[in-house]
Amino acid sequence: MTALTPVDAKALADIALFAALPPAVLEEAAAMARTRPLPRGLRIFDQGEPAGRAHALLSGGVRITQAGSDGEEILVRLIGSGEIFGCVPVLTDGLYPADATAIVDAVELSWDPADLLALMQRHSRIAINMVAIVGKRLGEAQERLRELATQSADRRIARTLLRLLDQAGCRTGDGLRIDFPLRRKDIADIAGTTLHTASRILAAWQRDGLLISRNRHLVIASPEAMDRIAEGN
Amino acid sequence: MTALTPVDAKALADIALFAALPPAVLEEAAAMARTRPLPRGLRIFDQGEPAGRAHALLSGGVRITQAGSDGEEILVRLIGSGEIFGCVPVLTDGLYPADATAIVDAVELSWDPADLLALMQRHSRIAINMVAIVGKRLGEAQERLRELATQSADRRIARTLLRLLDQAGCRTGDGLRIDFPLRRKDIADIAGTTLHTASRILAAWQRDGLLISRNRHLVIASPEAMDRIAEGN
DNA sequence: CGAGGTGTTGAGGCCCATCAACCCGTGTGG
DNA sequence: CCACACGGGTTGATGGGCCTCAACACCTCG
Repeated sequence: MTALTPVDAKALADIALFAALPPAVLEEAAAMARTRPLPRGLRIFDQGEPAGRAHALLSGGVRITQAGSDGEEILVRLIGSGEIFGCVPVLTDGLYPADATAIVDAVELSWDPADLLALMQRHSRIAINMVAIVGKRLGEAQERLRELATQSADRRIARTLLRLLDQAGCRTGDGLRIDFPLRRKDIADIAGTTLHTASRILAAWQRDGLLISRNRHLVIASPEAMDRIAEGN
Repeated sequence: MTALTPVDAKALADIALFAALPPAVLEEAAAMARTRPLPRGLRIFDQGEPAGRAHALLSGGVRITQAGSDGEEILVRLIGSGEIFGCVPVLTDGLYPADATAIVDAVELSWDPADLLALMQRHSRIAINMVAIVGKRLGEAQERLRELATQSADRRIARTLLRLLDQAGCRTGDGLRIDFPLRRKDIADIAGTTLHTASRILAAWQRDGLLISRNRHLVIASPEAMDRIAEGN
């Protein structure tokens, strides 16, 4: 069951949770980690289920969604390589607060919750890194909250795209590309609107040449114009 | 300038950040802390300003609000006694992400950011407690996000009141009372709606006897009915 | 080739933000 | 002691943004 492939300590250096740690500690964390490939589409864990492992992504992408009792869902966050996910419940109530699905073929590291907790107890730097990571996400969530309460759908979608560029943007010939594969529904679920509204707005931007949409990827041709929409109107 | 009143280590035991710590560590934290009374209405810090201190509330209440460039604001959180605030920037970018105002006469403890950081480095338990606290808030923010994106204004206001009851509710003769003084605008800014809509909805509930509104305090006469509104409709 | 997931576009209507007017209690200063 | 300002609350009227419902086109994959 458990992959016995030894985990390379150098791989851990790319994970924000282990930033600024001496090699010995990386070795220690690597010794307790387990590697696993995540084929596209795999459901990694379900909302409400006991947190059996704490996760970090070495490559690929993972979609974190949260559904309410009525079935309506939002996209809480997209996880890229080097990011952790499903780690907070280790320290709180022990239940995953959301669903996690691989959106491209990916590779993860994971730890037994008790092991990660022990690691954090021994090395406060890891715990401090985790506060910084979770704190940053909290700040983003509050920003989204404010936008959702006060701004129009097109501004929110523009902000969504800019944030995604920030997280996973890369230069291409005709603009900046978002490295995650995104459905219209994903955009809508991040921006807090419906598939239909998102589709209309993106189609309009595409007509105006702000945006190029290729199979499941978005390229922002004019980040400046996008900025302008995100700000004024 | 600095209050030289020695801080009682026992007072620290009521602060969640210092839960489950040996007395010696409490003494250590107390020695670096500074006490300050916060008269009602005092602006404790401003959004965007460098985080000069990390704060914890011994008694009273503090309102944390965040304003966008256009002036629209939301109420990020109400801080009650035993809770920390303005502590995350110590570990991230060093800027307060929101405004903080005392809404009743209060007393705070505060630390120099470097001291708190050192304390967390020495005692990983403190850092771990902080992850738990920030993680819990992140979960709440994501829940609010989902509600705001998918639910009607009255459901959101009902959820808001229930959450506040959970945080600061106390039994009274005619129901459960929320211990913070709340303006209609505060409710609106938490639930993500306008003063007008909040006023209408609360007035309707008051007519139906679900709710009593006394000077600036709310008493929920029927938490069950409130639950029903928060769920189905 | 059919099935299912996805994207597009139109039509209609409703929730709620907005604008507006007015009331009330409190404090303040001439 | 009255006038006035000011923060806060209530309530009506109106309009528009966007959600909802619906129909159809496209693509991939078994």
